[in-house]
Amino acid sequence: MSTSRAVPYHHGDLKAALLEAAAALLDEGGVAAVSLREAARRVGVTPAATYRHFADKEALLAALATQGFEAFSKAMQQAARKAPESFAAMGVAYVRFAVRHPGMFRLMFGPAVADRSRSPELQAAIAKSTQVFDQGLKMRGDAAGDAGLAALRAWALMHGLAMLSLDGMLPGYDAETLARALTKMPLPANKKVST
Amino acid sequence: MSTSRAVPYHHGDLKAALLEAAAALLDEGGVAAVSLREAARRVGVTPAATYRHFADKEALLAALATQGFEAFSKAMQQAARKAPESFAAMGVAYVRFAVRHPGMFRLMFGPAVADRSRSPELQAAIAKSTQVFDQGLKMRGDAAGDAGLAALRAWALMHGLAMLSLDGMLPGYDAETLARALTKMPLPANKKVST
DNA sequence: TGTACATCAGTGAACGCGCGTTCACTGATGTAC
DNA sequence: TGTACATCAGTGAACGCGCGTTCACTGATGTAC
Repeated sequence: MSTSRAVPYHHGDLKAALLEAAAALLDEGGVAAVSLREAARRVGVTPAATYRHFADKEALLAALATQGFEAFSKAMQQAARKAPESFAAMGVAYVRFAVRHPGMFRLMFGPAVADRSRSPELQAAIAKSTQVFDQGLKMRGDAAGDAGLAALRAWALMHGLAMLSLDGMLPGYDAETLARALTKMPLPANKKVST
Repeated sequence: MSTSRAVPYHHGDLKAALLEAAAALLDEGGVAAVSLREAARRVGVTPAATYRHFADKEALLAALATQGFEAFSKAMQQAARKAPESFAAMGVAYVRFAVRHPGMFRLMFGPAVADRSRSPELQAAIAKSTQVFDQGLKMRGDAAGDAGLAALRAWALMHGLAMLSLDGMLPGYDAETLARALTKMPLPANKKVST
């Protein structure tokens, strides 16, 4: 008779719901604020129910980071599509993602997921991101000389900018503006330097 | 009579001893592994004794980070002194510090010390580090155009490199070698770019 | 030189907390016949 | 179309843990007279 219940015994898509709750926690208080118990509490489920969907806490974090890298790839792809002639757009997108989702960005790159090799999905998502970034650089076409090194420099530059900004080391600066300024500087071809 | 005791009631320099123990914990397991109780345990003292020297846990972390920035400044100064004509040495020193003291580096720049304004000593140590870095750049003398922006770019580049390396995003690469290669690329003067 | 006393660095015990994880279980679902 | 049964997603209670912090206290130190 009563087909509708306030809280059905089977949730339907508890895994997704837990990830969503965990993402909210990440947003609110950083990686340290993410706990299985609190996520379960928010979804309205017993802590133990968590273990039907994640082997342990780190698995939850890895799944979360995977979603993060996927969103990250998308954001950069969109930026590159809009302005294929310039790397600036992608650099700005990189930094913007970090600034808008600091908790997620720290989870993605930080030490919270100690063993990334436990999650092939995560590894794939990371590889995808790197690939998108590299491709964006190549499209600009001035990665002459040592292309790998030039890509790495651009990556480190944006990553450093993002991190310093998140860590409050650039007070008074707008990170996205800086990203735009720095990516618009001409990227010199790599020249061999003696010694 | 017994002037020597195995464990004297007054420690002598408990503050320094606690900092030393905390530094070891930082080294071994990162920021997450640092706890007042464990530091006290290692020094052979009651947890409560800690509060004679630090207002709370964050004060301990701030003091630790202060020491970190001081060592960081010194390392960079030494590098600059050895090779004043090149920024490369300082860039390498930057990355080397991060690689050798990953826990400390993360504490220094990370979110563990939530409110840096609570510790003037920490703020001063940070300012000193930034100043040393900027000076090293100026000595090289190719920060024409927008000197501030050029300095920031160099900083972000080294910081990003350090972080990516610590975070395991550069497998197979040696961070210091990369630092050397990237700093030896000519740093172009900043040109105004339209749009 | 000796003694009273203020100062303060430690002790020891306890508090409440939230966490990750395990366990035996029960209720709902869906499939084979 | 109906029923037995396997499957599995949840429950509820409990575990042990280590943590930060507070409290009334005691032992050592050093200073004033």
